[in-house]
Amino acid sequence: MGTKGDNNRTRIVEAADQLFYKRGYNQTSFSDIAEMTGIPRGNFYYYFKTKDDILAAVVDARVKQYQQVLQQCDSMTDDPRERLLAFADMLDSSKNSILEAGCPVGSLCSELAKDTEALQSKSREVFEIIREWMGKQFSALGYDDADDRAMDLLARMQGVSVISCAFKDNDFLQRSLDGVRTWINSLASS
Amino acid sequence: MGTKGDNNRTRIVEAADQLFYKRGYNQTSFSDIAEMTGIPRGNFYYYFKTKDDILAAVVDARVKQYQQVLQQCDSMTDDPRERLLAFADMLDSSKNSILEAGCPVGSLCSELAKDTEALQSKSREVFEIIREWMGKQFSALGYDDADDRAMDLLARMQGVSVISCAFKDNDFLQRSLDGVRTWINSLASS
DNA sequence: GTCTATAGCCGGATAGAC
DNA sequence: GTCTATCCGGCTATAGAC
Repeated sequence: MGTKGDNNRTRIVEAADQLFYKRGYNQTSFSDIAEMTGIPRGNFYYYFKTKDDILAAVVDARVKQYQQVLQQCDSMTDDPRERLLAFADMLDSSKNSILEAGCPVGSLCSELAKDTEALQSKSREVFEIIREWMGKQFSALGYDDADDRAMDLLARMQGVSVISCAFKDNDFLQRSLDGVRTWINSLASS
Repeated sequence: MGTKGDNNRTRIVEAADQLFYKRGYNQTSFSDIAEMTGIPRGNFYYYFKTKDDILAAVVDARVKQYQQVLQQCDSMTDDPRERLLAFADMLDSSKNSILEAGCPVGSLCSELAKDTEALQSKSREVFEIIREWMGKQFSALGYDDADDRAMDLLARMQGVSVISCAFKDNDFLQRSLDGVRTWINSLASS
């Protein structure tokens, strides 16, 4: 904390975060991260024991990032419907990235589903944050199947990401995001 | 055609098909395929120039496989609604695989979205077959936005695959497949 | 804390005997 | 057509100087 090394550590995690998203975890090498940060490969092992440890740090960073985003949605309004809409609005600004590389959360989980169980459960943590938050909103709206609704909404968004990315279809992505917003707006207030 | 080598070629493609699904394309090595088939690594280059060529052969095989499946759905009934239901029913038998490794079509596209454009467009071919077929069914039901409907249905199924696999949630998968069937049943007949 | 050098392994791809 | 031996490069990870 506060030492010089924390800067390097943070820079490694931030570069790895981007690269894991755009190229995938397995296809990202230490050399890639070294090139992006200017920090030599061998130095990484001062901060992380293994590549898996870097992934864990990236997931931790993403969890914190999403917690902040969701907190921001909470702070905007007390209406759960508008909170969900605020979250959907934030996705709008990620459209280009989604078309290029899919959803950062979903694509990582999908990739690591074919890897060790340890990496799978680690990558799942980001989804769990969002799922829990969505569940709270549906719960506040009076749904007694709030968690099921959260899963449905998560799945809907993931499907849109996968298909719009696979077909590189910007129109479909736009139309689907609008559809999600319309659906949220139409939610009964318990 | 008909020569001895076609057997080996087919066995390589079939093994690669499974491995690309369960481990991913990038994480599958020639050694893995060699081990599964008993065919030595070096021999592969008699049948394929590069690893990418093996992927192309795998995609071609999957396209043919899905064409047969869809043809089978067509042959069962003339009612487009029932054809779509028949397709959804076939997914039911893949539940265990989906929980383990996601949708074979979607997960391959998601992985290769982070690779070269050549691999991306190749992997997309399987989706295109299904999309076109779904579009035909919606068209026959009288929808003038048949292709949009096909994309929506594709996305819905993909979302279910990604989320049920990420959370290893069999109940969600079952519930969502039932939901898809209910939705198909409720489709207006033009 | 930072960096260089390198070990050790495994990847895709090739050459050439049979 | 089939198989063995091997090249070359990139990978993660380590050792040790500074």
